[in-house]
Amino acid sequence: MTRPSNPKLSTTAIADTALKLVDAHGEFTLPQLAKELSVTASSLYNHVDGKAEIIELMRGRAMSTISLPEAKSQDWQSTVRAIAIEYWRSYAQHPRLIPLLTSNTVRDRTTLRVYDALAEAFLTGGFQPAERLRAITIIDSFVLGSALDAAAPREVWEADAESSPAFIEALEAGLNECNRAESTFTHGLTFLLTCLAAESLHPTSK
Amino acid sequence: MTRPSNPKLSTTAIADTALKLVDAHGEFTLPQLAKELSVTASSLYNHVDGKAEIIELMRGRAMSTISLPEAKSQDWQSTVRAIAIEYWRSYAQHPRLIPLLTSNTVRDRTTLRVYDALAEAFLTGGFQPAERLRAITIIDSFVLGSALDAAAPREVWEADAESSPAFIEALEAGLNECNRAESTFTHGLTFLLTCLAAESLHPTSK
DNA sequence: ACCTGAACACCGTTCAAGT
DNA sequence: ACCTGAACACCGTTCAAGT
Repeated sequence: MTRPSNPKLSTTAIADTALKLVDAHGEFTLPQLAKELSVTASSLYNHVDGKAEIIELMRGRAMSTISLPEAKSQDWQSTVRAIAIEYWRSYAQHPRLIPLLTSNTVRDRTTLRVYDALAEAFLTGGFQPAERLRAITIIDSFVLGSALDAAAPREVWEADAESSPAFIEALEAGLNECNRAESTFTHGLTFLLTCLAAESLHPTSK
Repeated sequence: MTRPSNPKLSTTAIADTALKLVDAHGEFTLPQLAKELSVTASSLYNHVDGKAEIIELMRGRAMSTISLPEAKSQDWQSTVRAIAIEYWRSYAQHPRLIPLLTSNTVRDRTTLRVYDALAEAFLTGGFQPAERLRAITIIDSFVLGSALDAAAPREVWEADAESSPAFIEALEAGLNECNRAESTFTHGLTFLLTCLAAESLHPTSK
């Protein structure tokens, strides 16, 4: 195997290094990124359109580890559940990336496959197009919101002197639990799936 | 009433003007903001610690219109529902602000009052501290995720040539519906409240 | 107490020049 | 085809100076 004359830069190398920076510092800078790649900032523009595209590439990398379940092997609710959990975990693995993603429309194919899979599963569940979109949106919103919750610096909320006892007591009870974020997410997901399953039994007349 | 010698700048004036800029352009800049206030960028530092604080001030302004319901006048589920909808609407009124808020811990008193009220309502519902925090987190995650969904430029997802028919069909059916975002949110909220209500009937032994 | 203007270090992006 | 180095317009923040 002859080694091709060194490319030294590639979109995936750029995305992975940027992701490493975001994981470490919560943000990244073109000069910073270039330095990490032993290159000059302007070199990046040979492979990428600008900073915005790098962010989209990071989304693709973060979602690349998702393995979509075989639809045939189980009921549609289990399929939706498996997809949602995979999706949530991909976000949660790079919590500090999430705020960077929330401004852009999703164009990344790897991510769009998640929505294809959700749509297929709800179709199997008998959801008509409008109800299908609603179901997808509800799951998507909850996944993203829960992932953002998991992303929060250390605590999402900083209770102050005026906070109510009912709130402070709850914070103290829960915040040191180790897998709080994931168990809270799966708990809420179960809620949503239970009700979606009940809904799928009706004739869905608008 | 003697008019005090012109202050010309104040934290609320700064926040409101910044909010206007974000509503219009999705972002704001210190020089931009200063110009809008007929002032120099460095003047802002007499009232504010920096850009980050201005963002927190905007959160406070956006949430200032929330009116929390009287807890006594109804059951706890209706209270939670009313709070969640008020909270969601405050976000939805300034969709382009949301991405700017997702990086920071919440310290704003106006916003924290929302969590106090939620905590009180769930306490009334019989939720023990750990379950109370979980319930608050689930509602909060769904509100934020749904608000982000409503914030997306025009469409959250950009289907491409490879998208599945099941997904495309759903998109076409739903995207032109006028109040899709809010009705989807309230629908999912009903799901969550239904299950939370059922949960509150159990003795919650962990 | 509040505002200005100059200054600083830094950012994203472009482009002619090299190989 | 890919990388460099200089350049540009712009950003957030600081600070001495004015009133």
